[in-house]
Amino acid sequence: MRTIEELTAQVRSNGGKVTAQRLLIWQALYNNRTHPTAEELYQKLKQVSPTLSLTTLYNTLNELASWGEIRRIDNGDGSIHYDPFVEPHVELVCLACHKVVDSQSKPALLSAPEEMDGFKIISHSEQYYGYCPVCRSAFNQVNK
Amino acid sequence: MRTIEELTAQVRSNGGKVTAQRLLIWQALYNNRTHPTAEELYQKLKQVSPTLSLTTLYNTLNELASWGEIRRIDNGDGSIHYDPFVEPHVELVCLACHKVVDSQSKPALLSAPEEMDGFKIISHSEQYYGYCPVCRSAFNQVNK
DNA sequence: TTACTTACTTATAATCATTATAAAATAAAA
DNA sequence: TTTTATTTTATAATGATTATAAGTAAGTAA
Repeated sequence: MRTIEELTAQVRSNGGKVTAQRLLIWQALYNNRTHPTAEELYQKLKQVSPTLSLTTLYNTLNELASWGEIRRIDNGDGSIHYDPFVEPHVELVCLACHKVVDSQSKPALLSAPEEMDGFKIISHSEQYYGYCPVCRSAFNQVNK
Repeated sequence: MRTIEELTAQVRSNGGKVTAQRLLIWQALYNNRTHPTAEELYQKLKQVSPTLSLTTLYNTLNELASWGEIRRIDNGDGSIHYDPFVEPHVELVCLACHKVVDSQSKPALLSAPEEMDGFKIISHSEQYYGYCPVCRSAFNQVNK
């Protein structure tokens, strides 16, 4: 995700307004390496700004996602997780418990083409699907 | 997705039963290169098997996903799309209209490691996020 | 074949994440 | 200031997915 200053410029250039709510949400995401859900963010931000509405939070998250600043992660647990870290990295997704963790391994794809099949490319992701250490040992228990 | 025969063996080896419903749903997905939603599949399969329940469809889809046979695609349009084609390929995701299309370009990653950070890896995916031709020209209209 | 066990399916209802609505508030420009 | 379009808020609505519990059928073994 780009800096608060750059997002400020982006909003203004679109004729938008840099509100206290947008700033609050941006700051909560900036440099955040977790994958929070809307509800998790809401609980945290309500402590700072009790009148913040879920609608505003969703609007702002959708806006950031539409700019490619954050990415939506559906891991099958019922709610969407948001990932502000969109630089190339490897994500490991457990097919059993739905955990999504960032790997420390270097991604195979360090850069994306600027254009492909008529799409203007902004970012890319690399996901590996499998079974996490915890679920693997659970399987072994069962199969014994 | 593996063949019906292989899935049959998988279910039986788990002590499960190969039911008419499972077969029906498997056949609808096998060699399917679209990204249908549960509802789309349901409407189609109800014509063949009018008593099929949505619950069974969801159960079967979740089961296939937990085996890595199909993949869940959240494109932000409110429902999950399912992709039975899990061999390496490139997916282009439009950040504006949420379209997800398979590219004909060869993926950069043809194979995945068998193991990473303790995860047993089953499959992987490569996604490019950006703006599709339709949305790009819409932007140009607006900015003129 | 027949009976038996367990897994599966169904219809229904419930849940819960997300979005729509409309009135009130506010940032930014004039 | 005043103005205006944008944004926010509280509330209600939507709609995808899941839980429940009773009934059904696949697989197995006599």
